[in-house]
Amino acid sequence: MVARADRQADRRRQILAAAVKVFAQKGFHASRVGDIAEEAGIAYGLVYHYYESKEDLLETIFRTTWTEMLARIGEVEEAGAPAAEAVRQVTALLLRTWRRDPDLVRVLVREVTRNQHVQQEVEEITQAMEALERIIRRGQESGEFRSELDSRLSAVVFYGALEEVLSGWVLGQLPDREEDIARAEQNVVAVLTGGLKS
Amino acid sequence: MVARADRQADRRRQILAAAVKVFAQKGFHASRVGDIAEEAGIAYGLVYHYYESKEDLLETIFRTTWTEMLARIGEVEEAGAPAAEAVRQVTALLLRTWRRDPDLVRVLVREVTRNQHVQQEVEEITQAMEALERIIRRGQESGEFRSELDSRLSAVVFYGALEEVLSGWVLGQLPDREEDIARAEQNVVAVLTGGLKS
DNA sequence: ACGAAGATTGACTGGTCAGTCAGGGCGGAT
DNA sequence: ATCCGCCCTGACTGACCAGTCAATCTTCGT
Repeated sequence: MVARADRQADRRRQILAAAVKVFAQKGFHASRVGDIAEEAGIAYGLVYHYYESKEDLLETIFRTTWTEMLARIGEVEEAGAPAAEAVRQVTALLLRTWRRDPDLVRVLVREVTRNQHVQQEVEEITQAMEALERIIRRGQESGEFRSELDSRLSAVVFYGALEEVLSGWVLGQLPDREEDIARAEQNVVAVLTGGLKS
Repeated sequence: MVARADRQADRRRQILAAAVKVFAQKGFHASRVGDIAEEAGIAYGLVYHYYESKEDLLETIFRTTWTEMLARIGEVEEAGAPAAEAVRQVTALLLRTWRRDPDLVRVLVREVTRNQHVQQEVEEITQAMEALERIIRRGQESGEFRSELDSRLSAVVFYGALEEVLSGWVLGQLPDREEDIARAEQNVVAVLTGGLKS
């Protein structure tokens, strides 16, 4: 029965991976459930054996990715490095996802704002924003960052900057070779920590 | 015949305004052309007398807004104020749009990434990004901003920060009373110019 | 006053798909 | 070997809606 559970989990992952690929290629709206089934090499109806709906697939993509991301951000937060270093690490975390799984980023970037459901139901994103806020606030408490700035707004600025860089890559408007990514990381960190520093 | 042209233009504006309101409320995808006609108080078919398609409405919303925005940014650019001041003015321009026309911002924010068409066909957005880049580069040339930073990436960071603040307001995650907006403006400008300054 | 050009109407069509379901097959427990 | 329960299949359905079009009305120049 353990083997069964494993096979089920494998199937779910297989279908989800197919969904990511298809959504990345055509966008959520233009993607047909049949395309996903075909990509996964299974019958149409089987998708519905493992997922509630097409929407459920998208939500699962968001939720699992952000749960994972949240855990990593949590690790950075708990490591207790200087705030500027924490900001650098979180930036690297987010931006390097592009290289690790471009299709995933394509989906995440293109569908975030699309559906209120996604944004509202996936509270993990809100929690990530709160983690950024805590990192900034800690920097303020330690005197590393200026304390007259609003930590909430600064976190929003931080997050927005990262998302826009990812958008630039997704839309092919920014170069994304290995070195470009490293440069982007340095640049974003330089602007943000430079602006936050006392 | 001038009167006729005026009436046509009025109708187009009337329908566009209805579209903005409906798209803002339900999102582009969930909005029915019939909803727009009803909101405008006209028959279904008349929408198609003034616009090619539902997509055309969305694109027109983007294009006219960004054409206008681009002109304003151009004015700031040409005024030749110090770069930090130009950054402040552009920030004010973008963020105050929320108060001026919330529904419009709701549509712009929620549908930007949605459709590749929109992002690709409305080159005005790209041009706005280029204007930001020029403002930053000028600041670097005058020695006001650090010149080791990439102006393109810094413009992306700038734009991303502004868009995310607007998103925060659209999604109701950030307070947006008059004073909150003023504070957001100061905060964003402080972080960005602080980070860019030599 | 008349008629042509343009404005307005809304019922209808054609195509699209998400999700269902009834039935066939297979693996593993006994 | 048998059989139960889950896996898997894919044709089908029901709903939905963008866009069309033939008919009617309004405006305005002559």
